[in-house]
Amino acid sequence: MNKFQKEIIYLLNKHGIKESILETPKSSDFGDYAFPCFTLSKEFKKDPKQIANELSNKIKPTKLIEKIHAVGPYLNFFINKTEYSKDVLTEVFKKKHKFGMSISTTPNSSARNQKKRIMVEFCSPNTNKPLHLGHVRNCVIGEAVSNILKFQNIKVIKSNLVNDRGIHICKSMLAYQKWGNNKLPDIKPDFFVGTYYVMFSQKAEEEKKSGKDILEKEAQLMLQKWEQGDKKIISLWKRMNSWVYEGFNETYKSLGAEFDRFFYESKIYKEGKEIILNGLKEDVFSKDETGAIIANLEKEKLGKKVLVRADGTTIYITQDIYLAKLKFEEYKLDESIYVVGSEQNLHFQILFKILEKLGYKWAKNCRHLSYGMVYLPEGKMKSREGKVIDADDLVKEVIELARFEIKERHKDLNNKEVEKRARAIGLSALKFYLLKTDFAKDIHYDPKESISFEGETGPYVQYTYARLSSVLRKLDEKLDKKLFGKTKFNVYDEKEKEIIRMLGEFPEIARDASAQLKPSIITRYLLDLCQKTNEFYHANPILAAPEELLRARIILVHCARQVIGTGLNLLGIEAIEEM
RNA sequence: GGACCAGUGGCCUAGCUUGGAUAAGGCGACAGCCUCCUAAGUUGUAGAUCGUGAGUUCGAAUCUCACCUGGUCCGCCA
Repeated sequence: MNKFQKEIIYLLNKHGIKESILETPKSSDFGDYAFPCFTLSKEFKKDPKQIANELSNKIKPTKLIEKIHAVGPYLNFFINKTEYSKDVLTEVFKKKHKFGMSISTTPNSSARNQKKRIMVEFCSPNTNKPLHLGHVRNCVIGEAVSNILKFQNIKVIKSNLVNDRGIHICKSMLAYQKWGNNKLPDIKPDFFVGTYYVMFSQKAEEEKKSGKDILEKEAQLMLQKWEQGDKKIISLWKRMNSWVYEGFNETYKSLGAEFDRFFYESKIYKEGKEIILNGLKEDVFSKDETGAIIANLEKEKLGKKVLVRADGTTIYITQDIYLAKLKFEEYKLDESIYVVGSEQNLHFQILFKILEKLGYKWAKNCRHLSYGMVYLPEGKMKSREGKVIDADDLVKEVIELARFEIKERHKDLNNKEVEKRARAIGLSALKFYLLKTDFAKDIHYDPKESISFEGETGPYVQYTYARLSSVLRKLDEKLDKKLFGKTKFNVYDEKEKEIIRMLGEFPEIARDASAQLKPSIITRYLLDLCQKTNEFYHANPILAAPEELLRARIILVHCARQVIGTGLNLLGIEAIEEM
């Protein structure tokens, strides 16, 4: 709450209104803050319009609150905009890229000044094929959420659980063993491995048609051998996985995804059994008629879930239980976030419930950040059939398009600069497209829209930033404290005040985005801010403005540019000086 | 059959958590704006029974219930 809001609450309180919730009117014509009088109408048995009217006569303006005006059942407050503008702009100017950051500490305040620690797990690839569009959405969300949390002064640990073992891995291994002739990768190595996975699926499909399933059985056999530690198989596995990692690293780099910690399924897939056995002893779990250990969650309407098979082997959720514990113990986490698609909603409900039943206090601090599926125009992606959009291709395509657009505009620009801008702009289009929609929704991927540079897009925001940067570059006078001292803050028009109001809201926006883990709050905010800023840019001369206005506008441009840049960085998008 | 998620102009979305003043943007369409700080911009016009029906309320896109449509998931895959 800012000092203006506090003042209004104080004024209302002085006139006998104890609990007052202020609203921000939809249109600034109505004022800066509004107090709706509907709820009071019951208490005082009066028409809310009358109450508003009476209050507007009783409450006298102050230094901070310039005008109080009743419109219908609303009591509207107009704050001292000069004072507000000065406050906001001074703060942005002083704090620079730190404007909007806030402090959050651990809930257990015993550890004073200790940063809250949150792990964000995302990406989680399989090592039998290259990353695709779904991984891109996942990584882009993961990165943005991590940045947004860090901005709240939280220590974020980014982790990646690599699914590096299992039957699907064996399938590509088997195909390579049979038909690969020991060939070394002659294309990007993860794509190279991927071709054998597709090859396996095709050959297995053909077999099925003729009524056989030898290949499937061979793959099963290979998995058994892998589990027994068969040297030949392990060596092949290591070899092919190393190719995949080489390819992945390149893709991570091109997307700007970085991880602090990798977990490998192969290292933990057997773990967790002990936890389950202990749970069995303590009657948290039970055995069914086949001898498998199960968790009965029917009371919670989650059904029954097998945790350890009758033969004593573990399954996916067993390792997940172990990994959840490992994460909290290894990193002393306050919270653990899983960025995983919505098709695993039930899995995580079950997992978290089981952790709770096992008595882990931190179970309630696990959170599944569930996002919708990405559909292609021709339907669901199927990597077995090769019906995918590969991450690398996608990135290449958007960058190429950006390159084309840049060359259209700047014929003489040197190649190095073209590449730099093309990468920033192309990725911005892609990332913004994936982040602007609330991720509860499925995305029906529209190739045209995703690489569009006009309208509600990343490049639109970048463009606004670049234009503001350009204005500042052309200014001779240096922005220093002296300039600030001479500036008058009472010269702004309505549009400019509106921009300043939005700048003042940024800290709250950043907080909201963090609390709700929603990067789309930032994208929406940036679009609004940029639109307002572009209107202002279009309507008002800046550099050619008379002395007094020049100062005021330059400071406004500087601060808007600052906040737009900060916002873009939160989304994992580069703000560039020139486009 | 059950659980969860979504349904807002031709298309894509915001608003829904915490009910409030004329439902906010973009794309596409049409009509304007570059001797002026980057036209990747900007101005205007047309275009919405907020899936349907009921309920709660002074007031519902927002809350509740039922239904319709689409999607996802439903113990020994990950």
